[in-house]
Amino acid sequence: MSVPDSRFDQLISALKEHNFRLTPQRVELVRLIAVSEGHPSASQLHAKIKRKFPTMSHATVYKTLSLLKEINQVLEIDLRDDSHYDGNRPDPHPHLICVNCNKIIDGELLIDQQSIQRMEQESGYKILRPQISFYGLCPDCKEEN
Amino acid sequence: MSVPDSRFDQLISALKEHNFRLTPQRVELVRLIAVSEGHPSASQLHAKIKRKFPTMSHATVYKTLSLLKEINQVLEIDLRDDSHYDGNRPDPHPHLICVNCNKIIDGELLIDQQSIQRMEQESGYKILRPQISFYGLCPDCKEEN
DNA sequence: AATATAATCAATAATGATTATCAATAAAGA
DNA sequence: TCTTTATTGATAATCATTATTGATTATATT
Ligand SMILES: [Mn+2]
Ligand SMILES: [Mn+2]
Ligand SMILES: [Zn+2]
Ligand SMILES: [Zn+2]
Repeated sequence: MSVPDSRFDQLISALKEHNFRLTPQRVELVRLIAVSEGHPSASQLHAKIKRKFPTMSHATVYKTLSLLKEINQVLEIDLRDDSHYDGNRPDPHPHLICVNCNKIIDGELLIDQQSIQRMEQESGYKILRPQISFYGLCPDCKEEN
Repeated sequence: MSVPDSRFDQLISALKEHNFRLTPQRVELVRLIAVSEGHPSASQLHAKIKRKFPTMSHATVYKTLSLLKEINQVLEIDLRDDSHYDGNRPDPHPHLICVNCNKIIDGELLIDQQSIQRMEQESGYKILRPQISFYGLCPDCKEEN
């Protein structure tokens, strides 16, 4: 009977398995991304990390994130201005994005696998990664109008 | 019995209706975007326009595109590095995007309106604009591997 | 423990798309 | 033709991301 790993432990394990060094900076970023409810951006993560590591640069945040992306432990969400990251659900899934305050939450949407296959056949494309973004207004910003 | 307007005529009419001035630069951009099979970016359009208007600046391209967006005659497709535009189908629709050569084509995918509504209700978000992008490999780039 | 090697860090500059500014120009209506 | 004012285009600014590079640190080996 084993206790299920926390997301933090999973991320740390993944780094170890790939023989990446566990630097204090990386551990802290992993902690933050595992704890984060929302979908933080690189600069938001950088701002938080600076509390513990005042000298940490943007480049290190970006490099660590792209490293976690490579080993499929983080999902990158491309927005117009920057990218946000989901360290809790690394597999592609839909998002609801507020165009006013940028609040991002997961969206549950069943994607018909049949239709995807048909699209692949008709187009000849090999689909690797769907990105489904629903831009709109979050509950709070809906009211303000 | 009237002949159906060409896409070019539709776009010109839309500009007139909104009392935007018909400058030669705008007419040329409209012509290009109505003729373009693919989904050109701002800088690709700028490069083509420079043949006729060597002094045309990036800013003018961007301003004209955002103007056409405002009157819902152009769909903007946000990619990681830049935006591409569809002047022929201004309403949101899925796209297949090659991660290797950036070739973009329309994707036909039936989106279950029921599921969208359920997502709105469960999340409280008001969805304004869905953007569905399937990243993958186009037929040509599929072979190269 | 000391050394060699490679990984990582952080400061800095570079890149590239997009936007802002503003004086000069030209479209459209009188 | 004249007037009004939207539009243009040159330029600079902004901002996220990436590249560079020398310094620092971890790891393996002796
Ligand atoms: Mn998510
Ligand atoms: Mn399209
Ligand atoms: Zn909001
Ligand atoms: Zn391709």
